[in-house]
Amino acid sequence: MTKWLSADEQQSWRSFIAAWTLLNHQLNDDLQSRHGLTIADYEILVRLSETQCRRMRMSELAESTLASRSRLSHQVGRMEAAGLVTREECTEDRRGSFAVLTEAGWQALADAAPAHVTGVRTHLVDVLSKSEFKALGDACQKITTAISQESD
Amino acid sequence: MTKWLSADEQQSWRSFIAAWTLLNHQLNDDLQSRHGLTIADYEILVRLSETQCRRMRMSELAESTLASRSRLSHQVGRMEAAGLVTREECTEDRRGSFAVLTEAGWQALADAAPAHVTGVRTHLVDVLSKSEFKALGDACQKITTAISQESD
DNA sequence: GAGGGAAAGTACCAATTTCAACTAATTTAA
DNA sequence: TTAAATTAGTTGAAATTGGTACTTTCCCTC
Repeated sequence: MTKWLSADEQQSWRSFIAAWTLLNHQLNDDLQSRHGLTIADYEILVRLSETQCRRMRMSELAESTLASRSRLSHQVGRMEAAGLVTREECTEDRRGSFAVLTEAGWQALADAAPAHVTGVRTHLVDVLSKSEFKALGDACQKITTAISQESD
Repeated sequence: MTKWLSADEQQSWRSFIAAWTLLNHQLNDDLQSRHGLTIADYEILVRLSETQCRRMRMSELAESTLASRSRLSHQVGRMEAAGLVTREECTEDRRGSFAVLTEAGWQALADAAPAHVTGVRTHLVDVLSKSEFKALGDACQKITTAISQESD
């Protein structure tokens, strides 16, 4: 017999969906209107900027951004067309290729980051107390861990 | 001067993104493979099933599912083609129309609901303690409230 | 060192989503 | 009462996404 969700559980679950949806839209629209970047672009720029050589293997980047290979390939293609990244072939493994941050990509990130981070604070971090935010993070961490383990 | 995110904050934020992304994928894949429905389909079926007459105005449905009007229109079009809903015109306001649950739509929901709810439990509710889950819900509630108010 | 399987990445196609323009009906206000 | 502004909803084209098949290279085992 199915154990249905209680009204409270239902409410929590819907809040979770709503929070993510609204937050994502809000941040995306901000980023898009002020800097012409999508969140997906931004996430990739961040990942690349965090590496030593401003480059990352395509598959690593896909895994890190939770995108399918196909999606990432399209995404990087668009960003390449926009001049934000380049592709370089990988000499150690000739099947592979790197996505490399261009100077323009680095600049775009530098330009966009302050407003984006401020947005994350305004809409998320500052809306919650420190402990509430931590609780949110911890819960989400558990969820991701559970799902990841399970699909092994 | 921008106040950057601390490592902990960064981590919480990324966990939030990851949790939603993974959960959404997981539930969607389950629903799709077992019942041929997407989460979007399911959400609409639920909303309609919760009303008195199994019908809802398009705009109300759009608002309730946080979808754009256009997206909802396409979505309902697809569901109509699949026989899950019908459109009926609204006599009080002749611009408007209702999405109405068909018997097949009701059945599809009845068929899919147990597995879906179980999935929500398995991947979300049961992974957390009662208080953790409540904390997640409360935090998300605050986030949605904050964003909604602001765009007034 | 040859063959078979796995991995990296892309390309193509179908499905979904977005954007902007559009029609038609309603409301407002002069 | 009628013209302008709003609102409901749809449409079609363009952009994004997802699935799968394909190519190339690597790894493993014999």
